Parts: sequence; C-alpha cells; structure tokens
Amino acid sequence: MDKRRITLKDIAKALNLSPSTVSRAMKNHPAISLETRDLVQKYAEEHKYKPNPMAMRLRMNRNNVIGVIVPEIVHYFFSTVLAGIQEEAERQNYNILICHSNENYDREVKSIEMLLDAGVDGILVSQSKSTVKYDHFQEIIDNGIHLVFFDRICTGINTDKVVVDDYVGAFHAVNYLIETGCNRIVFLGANPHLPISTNRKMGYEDALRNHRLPLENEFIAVCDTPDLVQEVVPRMLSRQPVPDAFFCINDEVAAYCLQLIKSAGFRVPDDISICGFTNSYITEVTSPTLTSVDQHGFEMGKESARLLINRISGLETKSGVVSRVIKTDLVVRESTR
Amino acid sequence: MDKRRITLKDIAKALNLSPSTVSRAMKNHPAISLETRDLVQKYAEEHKYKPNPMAMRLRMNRNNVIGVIVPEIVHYFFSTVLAGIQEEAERQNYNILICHSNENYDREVKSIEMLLDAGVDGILVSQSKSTVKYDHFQEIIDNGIHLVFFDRICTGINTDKVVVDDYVGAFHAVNYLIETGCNRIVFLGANPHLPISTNRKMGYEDALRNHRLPLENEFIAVCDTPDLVQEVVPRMLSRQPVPDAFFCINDEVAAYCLQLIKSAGFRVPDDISICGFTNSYITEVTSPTLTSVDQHGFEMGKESARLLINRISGLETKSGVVSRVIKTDLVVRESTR
DNA sequence: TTGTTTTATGCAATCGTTTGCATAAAAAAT
DNA sequence: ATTTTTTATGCAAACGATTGCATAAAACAA
Repeated sequence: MDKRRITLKDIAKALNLSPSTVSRAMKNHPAISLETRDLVQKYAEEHKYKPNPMAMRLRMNRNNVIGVIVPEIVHYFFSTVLAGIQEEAERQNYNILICHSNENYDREVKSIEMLLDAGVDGILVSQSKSTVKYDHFQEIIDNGIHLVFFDRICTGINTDKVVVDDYVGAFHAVNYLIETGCNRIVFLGANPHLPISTNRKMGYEDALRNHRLPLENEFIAVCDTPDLVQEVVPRMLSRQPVPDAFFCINDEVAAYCLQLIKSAGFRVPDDISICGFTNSYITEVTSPTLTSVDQHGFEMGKESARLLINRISGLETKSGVVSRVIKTDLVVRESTR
Repeated sequence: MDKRRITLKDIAKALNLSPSTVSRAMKNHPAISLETRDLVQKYAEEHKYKPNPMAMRLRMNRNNVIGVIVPEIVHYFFSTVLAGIQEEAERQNYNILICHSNENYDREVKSIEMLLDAGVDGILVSQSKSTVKYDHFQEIIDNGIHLVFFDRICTGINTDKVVVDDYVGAFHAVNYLIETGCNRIVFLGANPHLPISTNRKMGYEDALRNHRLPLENEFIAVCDTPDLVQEVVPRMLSRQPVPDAFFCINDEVAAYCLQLIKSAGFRVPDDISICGFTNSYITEVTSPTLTSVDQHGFEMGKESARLLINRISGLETKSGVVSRVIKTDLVVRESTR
C-alpha cells in the first residue's frame, strides 16, 4: 500500500516520451499520433494514472470548489439547501466547502476569510440574523470571487441572488386561513431587517387588506425561536377577542406554538388554526399535523449552485444582478380548518 | 476590483529581493536580517499578501482537506455529526468536503472516487445501509489515505472507528422501560448487518434477560423507515396480549409509531410506552414528547475529525486500530411512564 | 594584509501539469 | 533532387511557493 500515485512524468519516462506529449495524448490532442495516444492511454489506464489535483489547480488557477455559508447546518431548511447545492455541484464536478455562522456576525466574517484563504472560486451565502455590516461581503467581490446570496439575502450588497417567493407564499397561506374562516390572524415574524420576514409580512398584510380585514399591530410580533414562543404566544392568547390563527415564520415556531395553544386549552384547528413555513419533517409528526408553506429548499440549493457556477465558468454573462425566484406551495394538513 | 492577488514574486520585485528571501522573511527565518524581515512583512501586510493555497498544497503535498461521506445530509443525527466535524476541522485549519451516499452503494463508491480525485488527506465514512461490498473502502487505504468510520462502521475493514455505545444505550433504555412497568417490549431495529442495530438488539435482549423476561422473536422486527412503520406496527398491535412498549431504532420511527398507536386508540404512555434513539428535535414537538437516547452526534463528529486529523498529522501513532466510544444518555420525556 | 568566520542574500531545482513555440522526421509537391 | 507542407514530438517557461546549496559582503582574528 501507500504506493505513490503515478505522475505524467513517470509515464513519460516509462514510455520514453516527453511530459508534454503524454499530457496531450491524454487529452486527445489532434497533433498526437493515434499510435502514441493509444500507447499512453493504455499505460495510464493500466497504472491507474490520476492527474494530481493540486498541480492542476495551480496551473489552471481554478479550484473547482465553491464555498457555502449557512447560519446553521443542523436545520431542516438549510440542510435541504445544502443537499441541493451538493447535487448540482457534483454534477458539474465542483466540490463544496461548508461553513456555518451559527447566526453570528463574527463567525460569518471568519468563515469568509477561511473560504477566501482556501481559494474557492465562488461563495454562496445565506446571511446570519445578526449581520448588519456588509464589508466582509464586499471583500469577496473585491477579491474577484463570485458571490450569490440565497434565501437570507443581503440588501446592502448588489449581487446575484436566489430567493423564495416569500410574498406570494405568505399571501396564499394567509388567504387560505381567511377563506377557511379565520379573521384574527397573528403573524409571528423574524428580525425586520431580513427581507424574508418583511416580504412575508407584506404578503400577510395584503391578504388581510384584500379581504378588508383590519391590520392590527398587536397581532404582529418578532418571534422566531422556541424561547420567544414561550414569551410571545401567551401574551397573544390573553387578548380579547382571542386570535383564531397563527401564521409562523418557520415550522419550529409553529410546532411550539401548537403545543402551547393546546396546553392553554384551545382546540387546533377548531378554535385556532396554525400555519408554518418550510414544510420540514416535523410537520408530519406533530398532532395535529402542521399546515406549512413548502420552500423547496432543494431546488433553491440547485438553482443557487447553478447560478454561481455559471458565473464562474462565464456561462452567465449578464452584467447586472441576476435574481431567481423559487415558487412556494401551501401544503395543507390538519392544523388548519 | 478584481485586483489579482499579490504573489511572493511581486513582493520580491517591488522590494528588489529574491523570492526566496521574501519567503524566508515571511516565516521569520533566522538567516534574514531584521531590517529586511520587517520591510517585507510590512509590505506584505499593506498589500494584503495571502499565500496562494494551490501553490502551497502542491509544494507541501498536503491539501488540509478531509472528505466526509454520510448516508444523508438532511438528517438530524448526521447533520449534527457534520457540525461537530466542521468545528474540529476548522479549529485545526482543515476544510471538509461533504458527500452523501443517499443510502446507495453506487453513490458511495462514486463519492469515494470523487474524494480521492480531489486529493483529500483523509476520509470519514458512515456507511450506507445497502453496502455489502467493501473494496471501495480498501481502495482508500491502498491509496495511502487515512480512513475513519463513524457510527455506521464497516466490520469488514480493519481501520479506526468512532461509535456510540449502542449496547449500553439500548440496555439502559430497555431497563428503564421494564422498571417503569413494561414487560412486553417491541424492538424495532434496522438491517441486521449494521452493528448499530445488532448491538442495540443485544442490549435490549440482555436487559430482558436481566429481568427474566422472555425473549420473543415476534417482538423484534426490522423497521427503520416511516413506510415500514405503517406495515409493521399494526401487525404488532394486533397481537394478544398487546405490547406495552416500543423501543425504536430512531426518533422518526418512534414519532410515526406514536401517531399510529394513538390513532389505534391506545394511550401513550399509559397503555404503551415509546422510546426513540438519537434525541433529535422532533422529540420535543410530538405529543406526548418523546423519550429518547441521546447519541451526542456533535461529540462524535468532533472525536472522529480529531482522530482522523491526528492520523494525518502523525500525532496518533498507534499501529493497530483505534476505537473510540461515545457515551449515550437516556432523556426521559412524556412518552414513557 | 591575509585568512577565517559570520551574516544575509540569491540561484536554481522542485512539486505535477499545461502550452506556445521550435524542430525533426516524414510525406507531398515541385 | 530539392523545396514545401504536414505531422509528431520535445523544449522550456509558467503557475506560486519552498529549500538546499552556493556566494557576496561584512566582521573579526591573526
């Protein structure tokens, strides 16, 4: 074992050829005679020649690696996106380097430094909740590295992005809630500087307006973690009249919300409907099961990777910003009427 | 923008020095005068010199990359392990390349090829359920690349591994079930060629034996997916007397099991107790919440990465197989009495 | 002054590929 | 037989960094 991998030079020496000839023979260069070509390729095959990736990358100044930064890895939506990125990257012979910011600005900055140091050809980012400065993103662009945002895009930087149709997704979901008889609908959102949150809020508000329902500020709250649910939801439930629906920023919030509402003595969906966002696997294991908006994370991952790789390879030539939108689908389950 | 990164040669030219001097100055080589050293370092700092990673890797024949193959990415346990691997790798300045086999042998083989082609320094594998041939693993070793298995280890290959204490975890869990009054306990396991399954089964059996309870083959089944739950669990419930506990191979199975049992009219835990394995976040959102065995995936990831990197760097010198065991913890929730 | 040691620097090879250009040999045209 | 064209191959530089060895310049000793 530990037999060192054979190199081009080794083949050249063994066959009494020059490395250049061997190199060309391997890539079917027309100037090489069929005879030599076959000889070289047969030898290479037999000795399991594999080009040295490091040498290749140095020569080509192309790493065939893209970096990905997600807020968290252990997270249904993001891991789904990662799977999509992986699939597309693999198809196009790229490898991916994955970092997670843990929703932390400093880690995000460090991750970007790491990826740049590693020599990635491009970076995909879904920004952390706590990020409000954007120099580190600009740094990527200044280094001549392509940058594509996905889902949690950064409005402060002008670059390609792939987003979910948050507005329409929210609009449809809230519409559905209204049409099934709800009219005091709570929106549990996230930090307002994240477009995913404000866009959904707009969808929510427009759906209400469309049905001439009042917009009440008391029905809107930042509540995107289990902890916040414990704090916010009881407050909502103590209002008179009690809300009759909760539209939540993600499935986890919806699930905890559901628990709390049930243990407060309300029936779901008879008294209160609940709708989540993402359509993760927890929607199937709660009782009642959760209605949710499917974000098609896998598609988003594939699309983001495709866009980035097209930029790298020069296939995507648009000089301005390319913006892709992934459709959503409302998946109705038992937590809504 | 797109200012090409500055190189050693650039610095050399600008300062009228040779590349070798600059290289040495950067690494504080003693043979370089303080004057020159400071001059170079200052210039490098100002012009944000970053060594070219490809050149470095070629020279050093060290990629500082480890490959990871998991059966699935969108999976609580595996994504937790990945997070652990990431943390340790980052700490030691390694990058990770992630592949998923999708529980498919062919993809596993291809993933390994890809990783070898990418020039990784080592590989971490949790094998797919369908893998029964091991040549591709041997191939890794034959190429002189370090290999560490984690969780789903491969008994056919003699190499380092990190596992969870499946036997003890199962033993304690079943013990707990018995001590809380259950004595007709079903074991829903996985494919018997996976040690994680057989080890847990042994723990299950020994716990029963310890309490002089009968081992019944009818209470043991391969049932590790939601689909199989639909098929297997009704069969179990139709037996007389009805089982009074289900010990499941993972939380997903436990959650679907719970649903089915509830809708069959049994009360959980009063009539039937349920215990899962992994302690994923779905344990908190079912009702009742799920008792489960925590596998400490993050720890396992860190430990696996640490072991692999120590092998690569030569820090771990043991000539035989190194085997690490991660402890488990039973987390009691509402689905058991 | 000459010889020896110390100090600081540069040369050139190396890692494994790729590629522009030169060139030898063979084939075709004159 | 000579020139031109074609065909097949090799040389050498390049990618960006590292490192053994040689060496120029300075410092010291005799």
